[in-house]
Amino acid sequence: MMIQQVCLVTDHRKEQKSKSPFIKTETVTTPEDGQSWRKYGQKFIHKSTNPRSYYRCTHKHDQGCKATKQVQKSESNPSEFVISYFGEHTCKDPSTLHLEGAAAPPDHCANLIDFSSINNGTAATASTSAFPHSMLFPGISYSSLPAQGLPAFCEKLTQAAADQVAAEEGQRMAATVPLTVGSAPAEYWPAPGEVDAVDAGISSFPSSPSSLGFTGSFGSFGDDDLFGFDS
DNA sequence: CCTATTTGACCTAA
DNA sequence: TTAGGTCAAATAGG
Repeated sequence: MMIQQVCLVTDHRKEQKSKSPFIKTETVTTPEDGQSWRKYGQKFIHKSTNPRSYYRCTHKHDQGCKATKQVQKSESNPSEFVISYFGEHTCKDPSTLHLEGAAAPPDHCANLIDFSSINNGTAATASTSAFPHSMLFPGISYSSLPAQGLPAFCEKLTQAAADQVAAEEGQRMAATVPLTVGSAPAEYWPAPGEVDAVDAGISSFPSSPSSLGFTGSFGSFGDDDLFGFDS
């Protein structure tokens, strides 16, 4: 599975009813993203030749997971799918969450991204900060990441995640909230120099994302996203 | 039998 | 009224 192009938009325009206001849109070559989805509807959208399919998390009922997504074939390129994600995955599907339990990340990453505490802890219970932390790096497994090069990698994740939380909780209503890529603030987009620095730090990474041991969807991990993976 | 998908009906915001 | 999103009964498949 390869993501040819990823265009990410975190959309604050419409708050999808009671759902999270955050929307992530990406264009991929396969609608498969490693998550457990259940289709609940399909409609032909006005002025669109391709139908739009509606999916909700398989664990909506047993775990109250509010995540939904919409899949529509690209108008310009029928081999691609435009997928919009709404809300956050709060479920604990072991097949989709690899960041907890047995597949814990290396020690120096263990305390960096703790979705269990984020999703079920104070952040989740505080309705005013319903930030889709779990969508930051959806479906990613750290179980077989290379041992080398991780400090820079993790530091990057930590910085982005921590600042995102701060931005969400502190500047949520402020007009100065930066435009975001996926769920990460625009300020963490790889600036030319920054990319080089990151590349240097993770120079021992395999050259292809598919060989990194990630599973499922890369979500916001495109080649031109947070990290300058060579491809 | 159980779970997922299909599909027309229904609901609601614009 | 219309378009888009969701519901739920019928159906399919393992």
